Amino acid sequence: MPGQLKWRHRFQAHVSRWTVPREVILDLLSRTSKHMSVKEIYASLYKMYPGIGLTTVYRTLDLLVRAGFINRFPSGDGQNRYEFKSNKKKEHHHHLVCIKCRKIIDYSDFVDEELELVKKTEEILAKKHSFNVLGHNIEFYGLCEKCK
Amino acid sequence: MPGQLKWRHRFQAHVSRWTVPREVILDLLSRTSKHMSVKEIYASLYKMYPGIGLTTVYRTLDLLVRAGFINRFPSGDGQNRYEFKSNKKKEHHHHLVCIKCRKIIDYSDFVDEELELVKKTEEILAKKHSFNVLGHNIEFYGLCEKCK
DNA sequence: TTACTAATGAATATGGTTATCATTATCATT
DNA sequence: AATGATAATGATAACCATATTCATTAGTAA
Ligand SMILES: [Mn+2]
Ligand SMILES: [Mn+2]
Ligand SMILES: [Zn+2]
Ligand SMILES: [Zn+2]
Repeated sequence: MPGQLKWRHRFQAHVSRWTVPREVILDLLSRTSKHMSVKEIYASLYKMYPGIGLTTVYRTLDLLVRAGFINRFPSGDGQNRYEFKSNKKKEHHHHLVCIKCRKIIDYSDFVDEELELVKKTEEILAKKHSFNVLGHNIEFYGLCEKCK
Repeated sequence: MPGQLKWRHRFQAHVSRWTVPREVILDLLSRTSKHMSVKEIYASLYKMYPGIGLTTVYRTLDLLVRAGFINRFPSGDGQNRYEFKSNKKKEHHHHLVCIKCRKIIDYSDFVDEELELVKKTEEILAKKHSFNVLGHNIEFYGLCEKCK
């Protein structure tokens, strides 16, 4: 089953209609490893599909976040960035964030060791603060190769 | 040496004049354990000091971040939140964030164990990606006692 | 005190995101 | 294939957090 079609089915569990904007946005994010801003996503789509509306980009991204297809995170410069969320558990990763150019580097080194500690921490914290832990964000920030 | 005076000295290494807005903002943040938004800070100050301007609150918070007195972090709801940064190394902590009411809980359990791993990870990542690591953010998100 | 000018705050601008609403396009039904 | 109900779109305007402008105020060295 080709990717598009598989997504279409997964997606239609959440919304009723499969549309061109939804297809091209999902397609773009699934093909890139970048952590794109709305501006970047819109600019990229506009080339191939000049009719697309900025509003729809926002709405669709929101939808995709709620449906669990993508992650959203504040970029520190006032905008959000989005990344395709792989459904493979293997591809869980954390971030290295440049505070100057806002570039985000994925890494998965030590994830096993980290995850063990993270899991343990989650359990204790959940009990101690009566908190229902749903996930975590771990990032290192600093200056990337170009910016330092 | 009382707190105010000590801050005044530390602060004046960064700016030339000690003013009422700077004093009350620094004082407020140093006394609370909350992670306050600008709106909350402004509202709180306005009671005691109705003349204060929102612009000055923004400017002063910016100054305090640059001077290393406070931390700023995006709250996930489009606003930033601020917390007083203790100069005691001991009080380094991470966050438990409620995705519903945006409450932030500090925790420092496992920080020693975490920090060891974190430090090791920092070194490897720095080498591997030619990245100058300046710090880290670790947070667990989920639902707090009231919201779950 | 005075003079210099950093800092303030009211007003305005900016920029990312959201709401409104008339129009369009999807898709189940025929 | 054509129809019709309505979900989705996109242009426009609103919203809201934050930044900028600039005339006025106030901290500080002299
Ligand atoms: Mn990533
Ligand atoms: Mn904190
Ligand atoms: Zn960079
Ligand atoms: Zn909560």
